[in-house]
Amino acid sequence: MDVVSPELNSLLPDEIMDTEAIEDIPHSQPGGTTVQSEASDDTPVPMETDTPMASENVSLCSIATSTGHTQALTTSTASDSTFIISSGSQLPISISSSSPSFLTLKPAMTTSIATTKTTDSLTGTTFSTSGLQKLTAPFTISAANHQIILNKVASEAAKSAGAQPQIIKQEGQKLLVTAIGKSGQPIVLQLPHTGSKPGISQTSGDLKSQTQQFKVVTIGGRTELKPIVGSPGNQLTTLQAQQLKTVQIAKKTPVSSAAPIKFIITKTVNSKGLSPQTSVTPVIAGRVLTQSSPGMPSRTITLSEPHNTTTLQSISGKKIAISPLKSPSKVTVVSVASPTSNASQKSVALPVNVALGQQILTVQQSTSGSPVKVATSQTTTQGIKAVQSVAVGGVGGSQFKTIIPLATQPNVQQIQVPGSRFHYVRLVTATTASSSGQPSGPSTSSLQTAKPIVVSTGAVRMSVPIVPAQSIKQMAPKPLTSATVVTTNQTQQRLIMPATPLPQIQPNFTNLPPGTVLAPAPGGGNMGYAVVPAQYVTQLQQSPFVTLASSSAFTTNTGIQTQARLPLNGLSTAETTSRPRKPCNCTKSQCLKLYCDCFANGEFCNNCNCNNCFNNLEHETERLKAIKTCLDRNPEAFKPKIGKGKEGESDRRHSKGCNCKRSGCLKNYCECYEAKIMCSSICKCIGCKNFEESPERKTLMHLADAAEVRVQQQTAAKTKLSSQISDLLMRTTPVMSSGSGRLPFTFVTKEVLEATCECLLEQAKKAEQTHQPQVEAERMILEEFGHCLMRIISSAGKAKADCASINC
DNA sequence: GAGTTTGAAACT
DNA sequence: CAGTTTCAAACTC
Repeated sequence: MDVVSPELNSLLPDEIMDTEAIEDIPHSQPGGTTVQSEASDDTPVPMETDTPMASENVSLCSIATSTGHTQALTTSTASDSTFIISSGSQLPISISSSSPSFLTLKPAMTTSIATTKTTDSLTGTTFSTSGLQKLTAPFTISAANHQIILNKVASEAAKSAGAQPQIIKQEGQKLLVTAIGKSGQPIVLQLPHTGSKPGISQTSGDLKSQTQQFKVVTIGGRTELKPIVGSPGNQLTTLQAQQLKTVQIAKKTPVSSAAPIKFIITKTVNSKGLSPQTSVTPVIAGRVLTQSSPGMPSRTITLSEPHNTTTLQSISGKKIAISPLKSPSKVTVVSVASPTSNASQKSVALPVNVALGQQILTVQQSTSGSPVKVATSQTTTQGIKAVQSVAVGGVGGSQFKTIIPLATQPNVQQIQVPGSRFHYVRLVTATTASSSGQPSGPSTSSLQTAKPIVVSTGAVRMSVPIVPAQSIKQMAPKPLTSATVVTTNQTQQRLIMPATPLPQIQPNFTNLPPGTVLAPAPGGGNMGYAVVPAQYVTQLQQSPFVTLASSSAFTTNTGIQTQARLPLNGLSTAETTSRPRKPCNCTKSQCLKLYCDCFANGEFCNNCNCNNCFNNLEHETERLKAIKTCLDRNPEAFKPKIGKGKEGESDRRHSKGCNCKRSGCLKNYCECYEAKIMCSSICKCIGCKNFEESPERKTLMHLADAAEVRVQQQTAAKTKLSSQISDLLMRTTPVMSSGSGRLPFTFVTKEVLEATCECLLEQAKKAEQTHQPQVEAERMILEEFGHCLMRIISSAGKAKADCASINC
């Protein structure tokens, strides 16, 4: 697929964090100056937290064979590992790597996730993700609460013990995601080791030389927090006291001067002082996660929580974009291995779908030495399928999207945020030392100057699938076929997380269809992103494995961009999502051309009537190719045709205008009319009647309204009638077994009716014979009828009693 | 439900 | 860019 033009990056608002600017913290080395807390071996592994969460909470914990200490999360570049998020059969979400260490999300009950350090050959201490992306911090997600807790900080006790707030270290990139939830705890994700240069990445003890990057994603940032960025020159950045209440950022002096700056974000759970932190990193608006002491109750962070002030930090180069999330939606983020690093790939799914509360996510990280592959391709030989992710926050979101970072070229690009619905956080590629020098200065400045992002909507979700609330979602890397294998060299991970809304961003990315790949800007990060439509979820669930990573095709050029669902016809996503999409009936296009509404809307076909459909996960390669073709032909092909008005629907208009010739623009053939908007000057229609003063239009609209009213009335009448009938049946239907005393209708048999009629006739004859007046005759008949009823009732009651006596 | 009409998308 | 063809939805019967 083509690489997304760098312009996209330019489109990103300044608020988008530029992660490049952030310098990496030297890989924690034994003895070295690591960022991490000094936690001795004795220190318990940083567990997540915590106290048993509420039942609904899911915690992400590393399952790895924890050697025990989890101080810093580090990924060893050497090993290839894939990061997979798979949904376990059951609730727990685990991120496991083939390597011993892995993270798992566990149900809240599990309480804490301990981040164990597995093997970091280099650093030895810490969580090693072996080149793959990792979620270093355990986090808990409470489905019920729509909260995700990442990386709880150790409790104070731990701190006292010397355990430091969790620091994520990777040789490669690091990603810090902070969600500012109510609790305010940040989420820290560890990025895969980028290893721009293979040689460097691994081993050398000299981590300093390596530049690591952190990616910080802030979800629902608060204004309060202010990111602090250390300039490259400055080894340490000082966190401002400005930080808000709960957040503390400790900074440490850089171990080596040469070493790039490291950033550590820590959040003190308690206001209590944190243990000194090794390095300081820019703090993002979000909160820093610190390890919570075991004893401490876990906190949950609500991603969805609307925040007025999330601050995004732009770090030089790279940016993290957060798109506003208006409606609850789920986003799945999948990272695709970047080709550059020798290490492998990684797929990351972040996952979390909490929205409905009961979904479970499993994150697995596979650490196979083989390059990571995240492939979306059909090939299913081995891979892991990623499942869905986690939805966080958001109450009722109807859609989920998955964003999959694809391996990209060394330069990473931003993440786009497609439609207004989704908030995406752009991940920054971690450029290694090889990368051009990162202007620390700018980055810092940018961070400082970063504007807070306001989260418009309360719910932010990270998750993918659109699934029933209780279903479990998994994201697992799909087995990669050769074609689909992702390059292994660099494994940088990217996280796209729903973040605070960035209105500005939206327009820019609207044209990206799901599944599209954004190419990293030159010099940018390695990673690309892929957007996976909500339907993916369904498909993913269906298929055992889903390949998230792109095949070689992806590797070639681009990062994948993802796109949130595009608004259809100018309708808000909420609107579009609220109504079921019409199934397509494509027969010849394979649903890979814009003729297909599903495809045009960036959706997978689902429950359609199409033939030979390729618009599904099983034909991901073809689909991506088709998307590319469409974008080549028209970069705005997937952009909503109906631009939203500035402040009202009245301003909505078709982006290109219609070309109707015979319909008078008063039929649904006309895209303007179909979108319920007037034709504009840009339309090239002939004989247009779709304008404000058009009597035909008014008449039509009036009729349409009247029809709609009728339909509503009819519906209401039907509902009422149905209710009445139901009620009547309930009252009249004898229920023998109910014990209510009602008689079974079966007592009124044909014979009984005939007998009754005979009685009545007999009574009528009697009256006639006695020459009774009509009134009296009627009275006599009625009395007889009453007698008959009494007898019937009496017989029924007797029969019922008899039946009861024999337990019939 | 089959056939026709329509206009966007795709193609040349 | 214009003209033509293809396509699937909208529409009619």
